[in-house]
Amino acid sequence: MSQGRILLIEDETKIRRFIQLELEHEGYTVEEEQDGRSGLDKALSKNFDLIILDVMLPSLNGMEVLRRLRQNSQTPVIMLTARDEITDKVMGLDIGADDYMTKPFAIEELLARIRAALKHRRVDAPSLTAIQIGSLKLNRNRHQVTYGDEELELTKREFDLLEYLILNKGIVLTRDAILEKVWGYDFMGDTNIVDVYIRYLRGKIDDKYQVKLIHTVRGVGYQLKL
Amino acid sequence: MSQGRILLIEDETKIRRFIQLELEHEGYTVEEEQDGRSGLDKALSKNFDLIILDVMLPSLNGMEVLRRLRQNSQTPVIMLTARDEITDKVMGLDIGADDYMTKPFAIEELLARIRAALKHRRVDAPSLTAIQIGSLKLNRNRHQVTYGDEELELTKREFDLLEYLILNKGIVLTRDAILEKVWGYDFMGDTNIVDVYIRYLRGKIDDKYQVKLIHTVRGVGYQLKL
DNA sequence: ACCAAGCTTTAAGTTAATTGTAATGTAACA
DNA sequence: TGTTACATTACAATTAACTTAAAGCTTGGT
Repeated sequence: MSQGRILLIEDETKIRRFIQLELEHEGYTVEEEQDGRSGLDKALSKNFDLIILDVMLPSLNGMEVLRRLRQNSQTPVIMLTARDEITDKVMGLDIGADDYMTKPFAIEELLARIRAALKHRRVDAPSLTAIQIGSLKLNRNRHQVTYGDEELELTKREFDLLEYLILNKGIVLTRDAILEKVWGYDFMGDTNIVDVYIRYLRGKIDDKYQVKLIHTVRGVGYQLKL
Repeated sequence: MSQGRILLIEDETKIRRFIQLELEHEGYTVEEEQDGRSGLDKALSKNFDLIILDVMLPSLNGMEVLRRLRQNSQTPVIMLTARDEITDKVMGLDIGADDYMTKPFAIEELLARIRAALKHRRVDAPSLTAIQIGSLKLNRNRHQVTYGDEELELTKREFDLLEYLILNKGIVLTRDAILEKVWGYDFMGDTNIVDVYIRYLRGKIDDKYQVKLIHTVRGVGYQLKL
């Protein structure tokens, strides 16, 4: 399995090759771009876990790539700079780079910085199609929910609510958060609709299978846990 | 208002003074320690936004301080190293330092790295969702409190109060401050509600686990400390 | 266009837990 | 030893959540 997807934006061929080989040897999946503009395009068009970005680049310099990238993305960035000038370093960090390396550098150091940057990754589950808690499975593609091997009949709202709960299992969700994510309400004066749907889910899950998955956290909200 | 609370652990007096003055000039609140062991103690006893940690220290070296700190805290750490050896840098990053500087360095660069590290304070950073004192951990996302690995059942008020106490561990909090932050009362003529809830917490923590975390400071207020 | 069926929402009554008050007991300080 | 500050407890008031039923929507079929 890949350790992570890395985008390498570097114009000097020798350095690029070298880094690429080392990264792949460590188990990362690497894509490359040779100039700033195409690097930015690729960075915005796909999901990478990390971007390694040279400061000196044709067509659009690294600082500018970073600045524009940061308007739309929080992907961690490690900058590479040939110049040992403080101004560049300072700027890079202030714009939003997570780290930088001064060329020449030892590959071991780059690898350590990559590990450090990736460690910060949010654990937010990506777009998994099958999610579950205990014996309760929810398949997002098939729009199907099963407990053990029995299939549950859920309405769309019930399904959406359960999906949101499972995606955030273990953490407490406020009614407001649920209303916003599942119902799309920004704010609603007074409604107990969430409570009612929680009741419906409890009827179809907790009551029916005599488990306690849906927990009330009084004064706060609801939480799914085993 | 303070830009953030920084703990500076450095034994060389000249360097320490210099960094301290610069940081205070930038608006940070700075506390200092001169050796590894007392630095670690202070780091664990209070909440800092950032720790600057020298590698070469008396009594407990920086690497070891970092390693032990990481067992209980996610506070960002910037390491200072006199030696330009990669191994040290690599180790520091792998153990969990967020960044490092090689001495001598330009103060501007340190300031930029501090800004970068503090910017990382994400809303969902572990340091913000999980706080603790000793074996008592409070997770704000999960709305869960544990002592060792036992889970405590707290009501919302108890939880909010404990959260406020832990966030300000080591500091004496007046009843008025507690009322304002936890209850939202601006002023209340006469109530002993804080005392009552302190009692509830003591019943569930100090009494149950036979520790003394919640201390009364007669004439002033309450304080959480080990 | 109308109806039926199922889904969604509101609302009201009920139950349960938390919260705050107040009265009484205990320890600290002068 | 008197006085003040804090600790403790019981209970009543308050607030939050649960449950149910009925009203309001949608959707698909005729």
